[in-house]
Order: sequence, then C-alpha cells, then structure tokens
Amino acid sequence: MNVNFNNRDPVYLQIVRYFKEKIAVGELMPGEEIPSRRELANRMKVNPNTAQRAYKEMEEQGLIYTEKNHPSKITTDRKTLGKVRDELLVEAVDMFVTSVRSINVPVEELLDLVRVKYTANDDKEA
Amino acid sequence: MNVNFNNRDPVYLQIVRYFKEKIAVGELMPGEEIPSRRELANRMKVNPNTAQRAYKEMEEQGLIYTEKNHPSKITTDRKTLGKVRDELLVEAVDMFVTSVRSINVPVEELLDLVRVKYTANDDKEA
DNA sequence: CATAATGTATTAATCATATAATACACCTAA
DNA sequence: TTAGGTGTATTATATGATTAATACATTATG
Repeated sequence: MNVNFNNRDPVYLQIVRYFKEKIAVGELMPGEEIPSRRELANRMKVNPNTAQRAYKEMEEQGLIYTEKNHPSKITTDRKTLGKVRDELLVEAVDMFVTSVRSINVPVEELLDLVRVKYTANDDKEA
Repeated sequence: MNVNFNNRDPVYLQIVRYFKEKIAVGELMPGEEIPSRRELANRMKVNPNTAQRAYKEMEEQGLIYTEKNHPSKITTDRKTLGKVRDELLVEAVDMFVTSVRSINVPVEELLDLVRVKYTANDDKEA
C-alpha cells in the first residue's frame, strides 16, 4: 500500500488512480474485496473522509460496488475493467501530446526521447 | 495572445509556460521587449499581480531581465534560451513516462499510440 | 515640470481541498 | 444478545495556494 502522493492533485483522486493502476495491470481481480474505508485511511495515513470520497468516486465510475456492511469489491463487469487500462493510456498520451505540440518537435525526435526514457526506467523494475 | 488556461495549474505558471513555448520555437528573440505587467494582465484578462508573479518567476529563472521603468526584455543569454526547449521536452517526457510506467505497457505499443496521436494532430496545424 | 506608465511591495479576500468531529443505520460474528 | 465493524452523511474547521485590491517609489516622456 505504497502511494507517493504529490501536492498537485487532490489526494482522493490519487487514491482512485492507485486503484485504477492496480486494475490495469491485473493486480485486482473482479469481485475482489478491497480494504474498508477506515482500513484504507489507516494504511495510507489519510482522513477516513478522504478515503470515503475516493471510494465514492470509484463507485460512481462503476469500478467498485458495495453490499451492506461489507467492504467494497471490485466490479465483476469485465467490460468496465477492460476499459481502465486503455483509458489510463489514452489519457496520458493525450496530455503528453497536448503539452509537446506547442514546441514543434519532429515526431521521430519525440519518439526517441520517449523510448530512451521509458526503456531506461525498465532497470528500476528489475 | 491566446492562452487557454486550465483549472489545474496556477495561472501564473501557465503564463510562464506560455512564454517558454514562445522562446522554444523562436518566436521571442534575445533582448526583445515583452508587454508590461499591466499590459499583459489586460490582454490575458488576469490580475496584474498574477502577471507580476509570472514575470518574477521568469526573472528568477533568468529568462527575462528588467531595467528601471521599462517593460522587461527577453534575456540575451543564448545559453539560457537554448535550454528552454530541451527543458520543456524533458519535463514532458518525464511526466509522461512516469505516468504510464505503472501500467506496464510494451514500449512499441506506447510509441505507436504517441505517433498516431501526434501525427493526427498535425492536421489541426494546417 | 507633471502626467502617466513602469516595476515593486503589502495586505486582504477567495477558493478548493483536506481534515476533523460526530452521528446514524445496518449487520456480522462471537 | 451485543460489541464491534461496516458504509454513509453532515457540519465545522484548518490550511495552503491563488488571486485581488491597493499603495508606493521611480522614471520616461511630452
């Protein structure tokens, strides 16, 4: 449960993203139970209300569901889950392209920069 | 003087970025005068203090300099100017790679996504 | 000289976010 | 049965960043 919060984005959104990443890489399975609001708040050292807000957001997006008096669970809707990875990717690509478009960089130079940086970071995973 | 402000980042930083982009693509030349704080505030419909803060930031980064009672000017230090483009690029690439690393996407898939999106946007420039 | 424009500084107000403190209804499990 | 754990909701407070309002000193320029 390691999350590196930045100061820029709201904490509750960073929590949502944390779960989306877990879903995208398959670490969270359909129907799997996730920590209760209070439990998560303890682990992440945030206020229970912040955890609640994150879960509420995820519920509205259909990523989790909640049965009475049970910790929420990952949705069993495969279609919804399948979209998560693509959405994260598309969102990142869109933001990136938007931010570099104004610089007028040749596409090949841009791709090289990404390739070098991305493969360099592979080391850290090993 | 068209700037599309987003709600996420501080306006004064978006102004700084606006000028950096102009510098990066060579639209602003060394020694060139830029609008006064009040003038810029008028054009961009922001508070003069916001313009002041942006200019102060640029001054601290060595991008502009100010002589008494004259609008600030772009620095004549070519070295400083030359770095701007690279810094914008590296910064964007770093952020992008960081955000997609957690998704474990194959590098070629990632590059394809960027290529498609980036070249698709070329149309809008024409 | 004097008006107006410049940069600069100080203080106040605003705003979103996050946290805090409680409370409530429900249910599980010992 | 009951003690403790669920989710949920409400209200208040704190905090930091941002923006706004205002004032000040300087100087170019007509």
